[in-house]
Amino acid sequence: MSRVLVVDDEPQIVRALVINLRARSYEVDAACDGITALRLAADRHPDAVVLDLGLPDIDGVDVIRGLRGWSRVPIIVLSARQTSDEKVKALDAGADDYVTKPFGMDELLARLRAAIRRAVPTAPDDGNSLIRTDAFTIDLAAKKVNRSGADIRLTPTEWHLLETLVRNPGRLVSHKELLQEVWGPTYRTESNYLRVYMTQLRRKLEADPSRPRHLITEPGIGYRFEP
Amino acid sequence: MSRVLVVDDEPQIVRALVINLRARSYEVDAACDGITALRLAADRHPDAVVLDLGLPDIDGVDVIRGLRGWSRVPIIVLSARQTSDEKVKALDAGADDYVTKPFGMDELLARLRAAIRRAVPTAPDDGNSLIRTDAFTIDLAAKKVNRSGADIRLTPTEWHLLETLVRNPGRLVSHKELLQEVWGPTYRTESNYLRVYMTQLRRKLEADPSRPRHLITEPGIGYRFEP
DNA sequence: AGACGGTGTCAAGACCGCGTCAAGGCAGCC
DNA sequence: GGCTGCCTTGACGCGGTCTTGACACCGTCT
Repeated sequence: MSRVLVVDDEPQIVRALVINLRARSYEVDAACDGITALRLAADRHPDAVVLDLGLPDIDGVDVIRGLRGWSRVPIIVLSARQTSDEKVKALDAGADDYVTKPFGMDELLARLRAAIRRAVPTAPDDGNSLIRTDAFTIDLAAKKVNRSGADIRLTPTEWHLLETLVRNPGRLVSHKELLQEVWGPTYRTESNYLRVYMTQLRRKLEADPSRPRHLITEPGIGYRFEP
Repeated sequence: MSRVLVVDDEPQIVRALVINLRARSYEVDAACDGITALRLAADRHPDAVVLDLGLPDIDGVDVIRGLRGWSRVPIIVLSARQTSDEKVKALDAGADDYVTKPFGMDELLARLRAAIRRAVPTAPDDGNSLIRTDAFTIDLAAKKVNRSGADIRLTPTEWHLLETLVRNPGRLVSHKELLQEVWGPTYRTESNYLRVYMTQLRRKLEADPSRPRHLITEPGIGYRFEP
């Protein structure tokens, strides 16, 4: 089911939203300020964000801009401010919808469904979703890996691991990060999983699997993708 | 600049919208009833539709369904009805936004900008609605599938599923996306539906249904249409 | 040199997802 | 009312994937 990030500084609103969303089997994360919201958005990759504009730390519009800097996740703004000016500002900053408080829960849920529904055709940013190395090519949007003309089949776990590495080109990704991203928050120490799957990826992708040139081991710390 | 279709039975509202939109150099078409609206939408391929629900001939929700049958154009509903129920119905029928009358022109324009901004930038309707493979041919506009000279009959669900895959040629479409698109937002985990219908499609379309060459399974993730 | 921690590799079993079939329910049509 | 499609749902065998344990290798440290 879809994951939703709820951001509001009023605990009772957060509570009402969380209860209603969970009852409809959404997975819900909640934040009460802008900093937490941006961090949670980056960590959990929600499918939609419900965002109150009146946060204690950051202005809501700046939160929208912060999100839009790297994500196209649908943002539904929730605000007590009814002025046309506020709405225009939020929408032009990148929000997808604007609901004024007090709001009807049914309506909000319908707007959330609409936002998630139309977000589905994940926009093919063809420019930066194609990653090339001299040995293989990765198309993140199409979820395709090509090596010397032939498409390579990857299992779900292999793909997830490769994607996590490739989204951080050149950066060292620790064992913990990889395990949490691919196997979930409860697997933080089982780094033998990583070894097994790195072997598989290298065998499928590297020209010389025993001398990897793109999927590099950083002993004791993690792995790195070198473009 | 973008083309907008305005649909409302009250001439003064149409006039106000047309003037404001033209002043911001949108290209505008206008209709005062549902039949005209559907015809104009088909003829002019607008980038967005502003739709009043209270039309003299067809119920507004049915206009939305009529449009959604073949187009993903953003639809902003404009209505005097403020009840939550009406909003939910319209949004779940496929509308993107719902604005109640009386409305602020600035706000409507901002919502229009937001709707157009997030619309998928591809231009799928330009003549290339014909998709060929070596086994079969798909005409998206005519909703027809042809295999070695003979038309193949598909059920509505089969067609919807095939269309969703074909509109993303080569791209891996996840179970979640397919279920959400074909069966609606509440069915996101019942992937046995997919299995049943993929079997049917392959039996009708593939030369060797047990060795599909165009409707490919990506185990654990989703399906892919390979042209 | 030997111990040791971390790593790469392999293989085997458990387990899950997939394709397939068939029966039942439901709506529309004659 | 009976018929015909279509959608839903459950069951089942099978193949692929994940997990897990074992072992060899390589570097560093003692």
